[in-house]
Amino acid sequence: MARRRQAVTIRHVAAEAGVSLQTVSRVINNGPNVREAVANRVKEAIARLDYVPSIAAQRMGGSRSYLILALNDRDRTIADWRQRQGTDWVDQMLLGGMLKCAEHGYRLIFELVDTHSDHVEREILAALAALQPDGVILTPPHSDNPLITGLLAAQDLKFARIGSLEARPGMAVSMDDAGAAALATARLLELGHERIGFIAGSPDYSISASRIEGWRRTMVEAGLGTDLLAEGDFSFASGRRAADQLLTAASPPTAIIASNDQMALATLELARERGLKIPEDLSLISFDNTPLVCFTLPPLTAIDQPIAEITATAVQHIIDAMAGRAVPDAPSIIPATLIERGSTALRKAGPKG
Amino acid sequence: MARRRQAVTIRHVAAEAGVSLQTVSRVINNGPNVREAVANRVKEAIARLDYVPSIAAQRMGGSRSYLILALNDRDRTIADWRQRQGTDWVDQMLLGGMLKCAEHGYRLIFELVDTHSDHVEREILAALAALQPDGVILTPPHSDNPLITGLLAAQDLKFARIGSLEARPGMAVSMDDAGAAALATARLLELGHERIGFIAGSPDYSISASRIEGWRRTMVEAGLGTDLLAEGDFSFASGRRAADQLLTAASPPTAIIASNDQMALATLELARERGLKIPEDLSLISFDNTPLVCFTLPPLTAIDQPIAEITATAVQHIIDAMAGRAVPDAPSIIPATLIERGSTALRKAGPKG
DNA sequence: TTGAAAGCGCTAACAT
DNA sequence: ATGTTAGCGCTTTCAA
Repeated sequence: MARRRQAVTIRHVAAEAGVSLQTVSRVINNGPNVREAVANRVKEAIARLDYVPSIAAQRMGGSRSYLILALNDRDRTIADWRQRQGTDWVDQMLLGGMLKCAEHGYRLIFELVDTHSDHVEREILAALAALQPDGVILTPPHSDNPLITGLLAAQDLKFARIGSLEARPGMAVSMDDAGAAALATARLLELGHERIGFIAGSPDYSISASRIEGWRRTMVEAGLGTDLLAEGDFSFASGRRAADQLLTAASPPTAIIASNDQMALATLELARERGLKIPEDLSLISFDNTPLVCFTLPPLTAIDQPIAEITATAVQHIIDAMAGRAVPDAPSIIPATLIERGSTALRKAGPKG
Repeated sequence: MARRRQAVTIRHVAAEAGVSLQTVSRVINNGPNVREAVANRVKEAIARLDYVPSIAAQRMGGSRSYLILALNDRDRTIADWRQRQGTDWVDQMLLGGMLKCAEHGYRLIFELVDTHSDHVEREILAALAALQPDGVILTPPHSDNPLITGLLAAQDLKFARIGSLEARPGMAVSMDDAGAAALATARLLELGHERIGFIAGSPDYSISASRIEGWRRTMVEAGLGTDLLAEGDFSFASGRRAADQLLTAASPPTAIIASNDQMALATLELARERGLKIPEDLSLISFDNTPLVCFTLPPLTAIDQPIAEITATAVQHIIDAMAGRAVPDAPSIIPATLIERGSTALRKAGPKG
């Protein structure tokens, strides 16, 4: 293997501009103490030579690596990829994260970490030692793992935690789950529904409670009951059970909100089996808005989880922190939107008035 | 910003093992000239200290960067991400590429490049200068761009070109498009079809010709006519036009193969509008097998494009080349498989016997 | 405001 | 088979 060297280095730029290495370095890093005339001469030289600093050398010199590490759950991510059900969490992360990184000359490195392993710690430390990123983005279920967050905090690394509402350590960035559930509920109220059921997600996830809360609050504010609550665990099977529980209630719902797409799909299936037409007999709103909900019959009205925007915000926070700019102390809450498709409709005037 | 240094360096390992830096370096790189006893002492020290080499420093020392750069088309990739139609090309690339990289201590860095820009060259050179990857993976439409391939060849970089059949420069890795089309055609023949139409893709892509060729060859071998060929450009609209052309033929097909999913979807839609039931009246096979074809009614039988395996092969070639191992001179052709779903059936015994 | 010197962690080349 | 030296490209001291 030929020893590959940089074609044009800071040294060439210095020579071309007739200044010292240090001055070039200052210009690159927007450092102080450079006369504008000199800075311009350097910039011209850089442009003329198409000079681009080596991030390896920058890191070695003790500066940044311009790398941000995004850590995702290994098993879950690979399972999603293998299943090919159209889950686009990773794509949306890249969309928001990579583009935001690129805006600032950073790069996003996507990495998988095995949560269940007893050496998560070692795994992450190894990645940090090898890559020496300037910041790290944690996604569920890593976001609230004290082993991981503690480790990052100890390393004095900037890091963002996605999908968590705990303010510290690191910077929390999350969707407004309560607000989103409230939004969905309010829309159903607008459509005339009063018996609105809610299928909750796994209580292990903090978002589940938030989503319940948004629904409950809105129902209470409208003077309606909150008895139509069923618990699932985000799986299709649990969604069926929960939907069954709701639909066999003494006074069944005319609308259901499911805490994720899989459970919404299960509800759709069960409702159809029970002879209920959607949206005529039952309105249905889903959470997450993965691509597959466009392909159901009817396509599902859904709360869109703004993953791209969340990730972009996480990146922005890290870069701001690196630059010594102020970053919010409280969790950043990104609002969600409701995408109306074919699974919601005005409540039918029925026997119950 | 605190100057972040490596917690444990090669120096610590050397001290711990009581050897020189160079010996440690030799052990890390599986270099020759180290007694097994010494090597083991060093390895133990590495394990004890949880030492992981800094890739930045490795790069600076003139060795590898353990980075492989995957270059994708910027506009198209972002458009796919934004549309959220479930296209999982990127995911499958990561699945195959990242995991294979990880097996060998490499990392895959995913990067977008603007094909249409007049400064593609500058853009890529900048990425190379900044990251100094050991290898590059090109995807269509970059794979056959002489500007890009020339530039990589000039840099003496190992690189693989996905989806190309031209052997040089770099290493071509491609799906067996002709074989896949032949496979689909043969399966339809087995099902009793004789009038098998083919919707071709854009002639700008070399894969289009290969797919046509596989179909034509198989038809000819079966002693059947190849008049039912219509050209599209991979878009939904072109698929509709092509399907219309085939279905209004004097002697229309009982089965159609479309060169990609979008055109298959268009065919499905048009067929239904014309009162044709699928698969009873018309069998349909699609190419690519993106997630969305599972969600149509009926789900489509499709040729699965083995992107993960192709990417894994590309990575393997680069790593082999880096290690000085022999790499194939001819393009690596990865076989495709046919996923049978609900859009294919035995030909109905019809008036035409 | 600028420049010179030292060093980051590692490896190649050259000793021994 | 092992150790020593020099240097990768850059940035941070520090000096001018």
